[in-house]
Amino acid sequence: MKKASLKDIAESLGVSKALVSLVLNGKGDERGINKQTQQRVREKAKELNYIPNQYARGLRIGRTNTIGVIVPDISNVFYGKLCKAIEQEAYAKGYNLIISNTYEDTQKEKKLISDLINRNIDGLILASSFDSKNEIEGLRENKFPLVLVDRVFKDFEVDSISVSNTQGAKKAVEFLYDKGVKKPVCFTISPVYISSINERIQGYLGALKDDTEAKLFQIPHDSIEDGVNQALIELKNSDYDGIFCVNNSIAKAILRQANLEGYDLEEMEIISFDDIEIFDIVSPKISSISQPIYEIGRNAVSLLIDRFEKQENHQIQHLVLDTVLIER
Amino acid sequence: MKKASLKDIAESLGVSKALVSLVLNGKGDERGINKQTQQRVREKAKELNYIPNQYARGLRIGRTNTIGVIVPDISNVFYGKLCKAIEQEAYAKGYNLIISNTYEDTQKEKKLISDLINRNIDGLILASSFDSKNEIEGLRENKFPLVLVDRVFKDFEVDSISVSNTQGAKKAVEFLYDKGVKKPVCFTISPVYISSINERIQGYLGALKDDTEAKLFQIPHDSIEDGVNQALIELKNSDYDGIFCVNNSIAKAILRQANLEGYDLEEMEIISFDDIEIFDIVSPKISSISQPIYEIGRNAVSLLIDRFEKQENHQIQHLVLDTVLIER
DNA sequence: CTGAAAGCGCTTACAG
DNA sequence: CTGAAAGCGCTTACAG
Repeated sequence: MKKASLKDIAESLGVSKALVSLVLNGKGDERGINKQTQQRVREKAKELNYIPNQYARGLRIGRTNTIGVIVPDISNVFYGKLCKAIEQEAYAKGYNLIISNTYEDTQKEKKLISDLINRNIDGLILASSFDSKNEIEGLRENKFPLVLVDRVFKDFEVDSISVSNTQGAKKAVEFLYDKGVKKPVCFTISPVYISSINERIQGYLGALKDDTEAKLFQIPHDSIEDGVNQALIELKNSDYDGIFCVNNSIAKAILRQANLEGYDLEEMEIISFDDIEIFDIVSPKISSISQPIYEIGRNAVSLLIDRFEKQENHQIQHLVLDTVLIER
Repeated sequence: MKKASLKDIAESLGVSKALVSLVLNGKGDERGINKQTQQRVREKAKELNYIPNQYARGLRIGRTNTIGVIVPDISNVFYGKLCKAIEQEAYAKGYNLIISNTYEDTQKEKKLISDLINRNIDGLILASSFDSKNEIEGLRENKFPLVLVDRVFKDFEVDSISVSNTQGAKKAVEFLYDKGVKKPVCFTISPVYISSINERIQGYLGALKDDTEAKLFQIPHDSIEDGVNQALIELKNSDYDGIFCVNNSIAKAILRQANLEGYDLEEMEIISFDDIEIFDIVSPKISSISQPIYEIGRNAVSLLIDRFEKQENHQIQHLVLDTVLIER
C-alpha cells in the first residue's frame, strides 16, 4: 500500500503542496484561500484517504503530541488505574501516550527514558524507581517537560504529584489502635528508598505509641509471596495483633498466603495503603487508605500541558493530595 | 536545551554527517571507516549526549520500531497482563509500544486506529470491539501489519491469536455438572457479538444436558454491578444451582454484590472464564478456565515481527491456544 | 577511506 | 489568492 501524501493531492488537483497543507490544517480561511479550492482539497484528501505523516510533521514542527508514561508495573492495579486516568485526560486533550514498565529495574528505566526522548515525546510522566534525583537531574537541567507522580524526590524543582503518605500511614496506624490493636506491625516492600514507601514507613513509626515495639517486615518486591509467607510464620508465634501494609500487593499476598497455608488471621486487624476493589469481597476484612488515583492522573497531564503551553511562564508545582480512610 | 544532531558532531570533528551516521549505526567496519575516526565519532557523540531523532530516522527509513496496541480496558486484569506480556516481548526485540483503550467504544476505536497509523506505527495488535471485520477490512486490503488477539473474526485473512473459547466454556459447564449442579446458568456480558464472548455462550449452550433449561443473564458492560445485582435477585428465588461467568469482571461483580447485599452463594457452584489471582482468596470458591495470557502476548509480537521481516513470504496464521481448568 | 547530494513528507516564511 | 523554496534530521546510493 502506498499512503497518499500532500504531494499526491497537490498534483492531482494542480495546486501546490503548501496550499493543501494550509487547507488541511484549517488555515484556509485565515489565509484567504478560495472556498471552492478548499472544498476540492478536502474532497480529494478524503478520496485518497490521506493521513498526514506525523513524523514528518513532528520533525518539522518539533512537537509530536505524544506523552511518555513510565510506571513500575502496569499490571499492578494502582498503576493500571493511574494509566487509565492519564490516558483519558490525555486523549481528551489530543495527546497520545507511550506507556512503559520498569519492573523496578533502574537500568531499564534509564534506557526507557532515553528511548522515549528519542521518540520525541513532548513530555514525560514518571513514577520512578530511581533511588535519587541525580538520575534525572539532566532532564531538569535541560528543561525537559517532566512530571513526577506517586514517587517524588525531595528538594527537586520539577512538577510533582503525590499523596500525603506520612499522614495516610498515621491514619492507618491510629485506626488500628482505635480497633483495639495493641502491637501493630508494618509490612513494607523493597526498594524502601522509594519516597512513597519510605514516607509510609515513617508514618507508621511516627504513629506508634511505643516505638521500641516497632516491627517491620521488609518484603522483596520480586518475591512477595515467599517473603510474606515467611513473615506470617514469624507472626503466628508472636503477640502482634495488627498489620499495616504499605501497598496493595502486600495485602493481596497476605490474603493469598493465609488462604493457601491456612493461617488464621481473624484475630488480626489489617489495613492497607491503596484501596482496591477486592477488599470488598475478601475475608478477613481489610480496611484501606485510598488514594485519589484519578486526580493524580488528571493533574499530571494538566501540569504537563500547562508546561508545554506556558513555557517559561509555567510555575513549578508540588501537589500533595489527601488520602481517605476506608473502614471495613 | 538544544539537542545535538549529526551535524553538530560532524562539524565539531570536521567530517561529514554521512560518516557519523554510518559509524553510529555500526556500519563503520563494514564500510571500512578508519578505526580511529570511528572512535573519535563515538566519543564526541557521547560528549554531546547525542540522541538520534527517531522521527527523522523513521521518515527516512519508513519504519519506526513502534507497535500499536489497542485493548478494551487496560485496567481489566486480563488486558493488563496481556499488555505486560506484549510489552516484555516487544521490548526484548527492540520495539516500543503505544497502548490505547477503547472502553468498548467503536467510534473511539476507529479514531485510535487512524491516529496510530498517523504515527507511523509499524504494526498493530488489536483486541477489537468492532461487531464485524468490515471495519478493518481496509487494513487487510492495504496489507497493514495487523494481529488480532483475544477477539477475532471468522473467515478473515489476518493473523490472529485466540483461545478455544467454546471448548473452554464446555469444560466449565461440564465441571459444574460433575460437581452435582443440576441447572447451570450463564452470566454473559454485552456486547455479545464479540467473538470470545459469543463462543463462550455457544459453549455453554452446547454443553447443557437439557437445552430447554438454558438461562442467560446478559449484563451490560457499562453497568456490571447493577446488572449482576438484578440477576442475583432473580436467581435467589429460582432453582438454578450453578453459575458460569464468561469473564472475570462478571465473577468479581458477583462476589462483590453477594457480599454487599448479603446474598448467600454457598449453595451455588461458580466457575469463571479467566483465572485471576483473587480467586485464590475469596469465598465462595470460584473455579476458573485459565487462559495462557503470556503465550497470547508473546505470539502476537512474534507474528507481527515475522510479518515485518518476511514481508510477502509471511504465512498468515490463526493460532488457537488451549485453556486450562483450575478447580477450587 | 570519505564526502556531497538527494530525498523521506511536512510547514512556514517570503514573494508576488 | 497562490506558489516556490527552504529546512527539520536523518540515511543511502553514488562518486571518487
